[in-house]
Amino acid sequence: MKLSTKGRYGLRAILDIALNQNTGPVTIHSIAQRQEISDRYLEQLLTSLRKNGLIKSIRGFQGGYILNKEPQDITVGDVIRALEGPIAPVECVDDNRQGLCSRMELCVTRKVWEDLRKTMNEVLDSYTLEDLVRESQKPKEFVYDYCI
Amino acid sequence: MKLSTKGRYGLRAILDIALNQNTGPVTIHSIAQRQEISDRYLEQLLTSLRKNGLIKSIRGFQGGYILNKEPQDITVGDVIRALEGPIAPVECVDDNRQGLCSRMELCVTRKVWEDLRKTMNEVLDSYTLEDLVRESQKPKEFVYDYCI
DNA sequence: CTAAAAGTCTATAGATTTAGTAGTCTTTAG
DNA sequence: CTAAAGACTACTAAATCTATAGACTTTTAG
Repeated sequence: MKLSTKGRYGLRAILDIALNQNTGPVTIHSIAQRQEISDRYLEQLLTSLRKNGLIKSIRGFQGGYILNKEPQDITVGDVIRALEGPIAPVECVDDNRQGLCSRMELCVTRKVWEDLRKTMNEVLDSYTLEDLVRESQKPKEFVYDYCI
Repeated sequence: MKLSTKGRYGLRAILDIALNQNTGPVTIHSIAQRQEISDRYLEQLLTSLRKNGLIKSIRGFQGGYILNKEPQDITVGDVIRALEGPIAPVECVDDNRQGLCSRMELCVTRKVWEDLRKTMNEVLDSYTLEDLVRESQKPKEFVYDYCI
């Protein structure tokens, strides 16, 4: 039940764009340096975010990435789903539920998984990029409080 | 963000024990047949459940497994944690949080992960084995409603 | 027009985790 | 003693994750 690096790195990356796009498109390379992620791996994550309409690319000289929506219209859930697919603890409660359950027993536990799926999505959709931007602009002393 | 087969099979297995222990210890082999899981793999799952005090084994002739607590005192969360370890979307919000975050940026997203971790555990702990037993004893027509 | 900066696409490889198998040993009722 | 049943340890095949690499396209400054 862990997020992979895709989701974690990708969220940091799009937050980095939100924080730095005021001075023009943000390059892969600059994000990679600030976030300590390889350029090449980061490229794949940004491709997923772009194909899901969360960011857009500006090609050519002085290109880079900028958000494709307002920060308050992008939720953490949107980002994670773009990078990791549907957020669901088991296949049979995915949005695109191909594998309809063949076992009766599963149905008993299905209620639990469905409840969990719903709640996970609600929590992740309750945070927007704007929330995180605001949080990251708080004075450092305050931020340190979360860091033990 | 998917459960592995350990969690899914293991929950089915302990539910199977709850449903069948009234006629004495339930053998690995009988669970394996009903649940269509290999005896050998199932053995490992039951070992985890036993070491976490959720079931107990009776060795020797006519042995098998029975619950080590009342069904209402075993939550789905207990079962999943026994089989898959702490339920947390990222390492840094695990109960045994070894990897304290070294990056400031993580702290911004940490609040989200912590909220998610808490909620996931609450949902899974809100269902007990007794709930599932009761659910699985409802008439089939009713159960079918959840299937599709 | 051309060079350099920047993104795009597809394939591949190494590492890790998952899922399952196998062999050998121990316990216990009858 | 013996057969049924669990216990322990090691191993392996497959899948997934985490990148890395190479060749290509777009854009603009000069």
